[in-house]
Amino acid sequence: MGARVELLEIVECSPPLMREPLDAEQAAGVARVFKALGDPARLRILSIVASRAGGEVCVCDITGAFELSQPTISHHLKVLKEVGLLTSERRASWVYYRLVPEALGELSALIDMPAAV
Amino acid sequence: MGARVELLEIVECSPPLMREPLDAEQAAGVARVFKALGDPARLRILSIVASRAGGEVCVCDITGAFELSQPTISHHLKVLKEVGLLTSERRASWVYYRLVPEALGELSALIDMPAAV
DNA sequence: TCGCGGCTTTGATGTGTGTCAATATAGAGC
DNA sequence: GCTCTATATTGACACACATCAAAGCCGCGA
Repeated sequence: MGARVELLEIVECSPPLMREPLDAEQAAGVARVFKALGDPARLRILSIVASRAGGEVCVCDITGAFELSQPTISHHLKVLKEVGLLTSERRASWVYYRLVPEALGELSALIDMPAAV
Repeated sequence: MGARVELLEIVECSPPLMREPLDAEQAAGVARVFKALGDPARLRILSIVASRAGGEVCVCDITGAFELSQPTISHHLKVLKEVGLLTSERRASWVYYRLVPEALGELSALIDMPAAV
């Protein structure tokens, strides 16, 4: 679990791309998150979770939206969770995934432009 | 060249992740851009170009900042260019790379949150 | 036109990754 | 305990990718 926290800290502490160059460590941390977003299935999964009204999505809801096998969906969810974009909670037989809004927010701030042209 | 324009259009036309789920085509287009950002070397290259005052960077300036071979740098530049994040222009013996601010802006808007909690 | 410096392309190679089938785990209910 | 359902893990495999050396290309100056 500690690894996820560290990773989020790296993203938080990295300056906007347009402010100053990233050093190697910052780049490595941020790249992990972008790499997680660099797969169509994971992007769709994330958008399903992010746009869900209640904020929570059961794995079975996701599996039904794809033609991918259930283990593959589970793998993608794990990747998104490992980089700190999602959290999961088990309740009864089901596992519910939830967005970590700060993670997306930090990432957005990182690549956003300082308004000045 | 047409391919880059199409890709940028996909990113532009995709709703914010928190608004509604991406369809397969949107996800594929957006994922290409994130995948390009999902490499530490490319992230550093992009931040070097983005943070450069004049907005322009010569390839030789980038090569000096890494321990990677020059062909490898050239490869990463090509990837960033193919997804529409950079443009290049040859002047005399040198090739200058430049950020495409709209691309980063659209991407930022895509993952940004609608302020409401 | 010849060579040279800056950059790109090609070819080869080892490593990473998305996918699935099979198996394992965990909880609920009987 | 046993079984059924929901999810995760493992193992295997094909494919993609980051990297480098070598070769090619393109302006420029001599």
